[in-house]
Amino acid sequence: MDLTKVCDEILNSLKNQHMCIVTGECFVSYQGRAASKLPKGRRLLIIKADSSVSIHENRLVRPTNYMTNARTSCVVEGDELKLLSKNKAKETLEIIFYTIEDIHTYDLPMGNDLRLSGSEKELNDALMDDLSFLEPGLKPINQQQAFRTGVCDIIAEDKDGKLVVIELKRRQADYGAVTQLKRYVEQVQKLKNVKTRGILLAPDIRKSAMELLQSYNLEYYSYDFEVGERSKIKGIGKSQQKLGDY
Amino acid sequence: MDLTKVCDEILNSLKNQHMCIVTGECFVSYQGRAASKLPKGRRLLIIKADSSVSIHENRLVRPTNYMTNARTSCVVEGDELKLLSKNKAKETLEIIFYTIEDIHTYDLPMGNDLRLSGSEKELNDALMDDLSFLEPGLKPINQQQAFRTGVCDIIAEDKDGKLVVIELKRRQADYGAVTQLKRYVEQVQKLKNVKTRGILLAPDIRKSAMELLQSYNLEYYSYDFEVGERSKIKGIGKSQQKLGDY
DNA sequence: GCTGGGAGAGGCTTA
DNA sequence: TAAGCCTTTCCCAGC
Repeated sequence: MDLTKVCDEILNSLKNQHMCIVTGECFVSYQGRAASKLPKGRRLLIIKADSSVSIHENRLVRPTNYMTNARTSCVVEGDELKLLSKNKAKETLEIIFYTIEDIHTYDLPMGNDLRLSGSEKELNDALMDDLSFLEPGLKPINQQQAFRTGVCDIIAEDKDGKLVVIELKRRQADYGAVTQLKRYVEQVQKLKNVKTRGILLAPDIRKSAMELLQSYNLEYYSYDFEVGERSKIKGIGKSQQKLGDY
Repeated sequence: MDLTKVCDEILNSLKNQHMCIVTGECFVSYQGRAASKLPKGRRLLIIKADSSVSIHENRLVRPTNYMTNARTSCVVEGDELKLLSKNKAKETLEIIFYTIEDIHTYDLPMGNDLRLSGSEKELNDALMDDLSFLEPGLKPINQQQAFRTGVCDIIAEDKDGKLVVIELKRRQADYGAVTQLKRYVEQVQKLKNVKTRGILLAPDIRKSAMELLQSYNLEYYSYDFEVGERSKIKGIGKSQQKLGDY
């Protein structure tokens, strides 16, 4: 194909925020936080309206190479088409096409239309509606309370008036979840100067994370949830049941 | 476009492990670990040789919807084209096309050709070659020692014969890096029953992570590295310099 | 081949 | 701009 025409089509696409896809034999080189090279090979290039650039091989969902928030130039040099993308961090992605097999431009909207259900935030809201099934007398005080070192999911008060920090996870809890809860509990304790409980609520927990949690004297409850238009917490299991499994 | 022809092209593409891209107006619905809907809109579909399916909007590197290791069927129903992908976890991704604007099939290799440099592993190797510039008399004992709760980057012995656990990060260290190091130090201490030092080595560290590290009596050194065919550690900064900045 | 565990990077949100 | 954190993750080691 005529490289000059291809080059013009890419530049127009960039200017007009169209989606542009190019197929052909290319070499890719990335220099930045890491460095990588893709030897000469036939691949797919996608340029999008937000000036993100991706190189796809014929496998996997994620692109092999990519750059976001890039400024991209495109020039013909001899019988090669050179694309050079740079971002603010001075990283560079260079794509050299030796042959172009196909190019297409699509004027697609930039819309961000995904409606997601079952996110942690949604489960959090469901939980705030009624904490009592977690433990009788448990009352929510505050949701998404910001601390200096993060945002705590829920703060509640138990039937004895003791403060309870609740960290909710939508998947198996790991070390990170436990240390996160630990930090929040410590901060609340320091701030309010009262002994505070910490509850980790997750569908499952890794064995070693469970051990860490116990060593910190934190509590764990498992739960089931159902995703739908409005996701729901289906049931709570005692951490003791979980412990028995080990 | 003729939906039956499009359907055949997609089915052929799936059978022959070609890459297939389709543009058109579609509705997408996903049910699985989470649930999501994409209302009617014009988007790009990519089907790859590993039977991964992705829906791209005209923004971002990552697809809006996707499924890997999917079995995908494709049928025409009235004036709609329906793709249904399922994976082993019984998740489903349904894509309904109302209009097809464009379809292309490319016989691209499935190759996995990326050559990456500057990975944490590579820096780890570079560091193992010579630890003395970190601190005189520091000698590596064991690399990537597997613990039950993770892989510790490097264990060394300082000039006084004290054990040193070194955790290497290739980007800014956060809470996770600090708590990770803390766990390793505690494990080594318990295992060998000797007082053990912990050193975090990263290009940068978040202020609050630094405070946590100090409260644990761990040490931090910053470093510069250069990525290339064989990545190199360029220089080490004392944590004290870093502290002075705050 | 499947699974459990750990580590990580894009993208979003708030300060 | 920076920090925190969530995620339809990804990879690897072990079985």
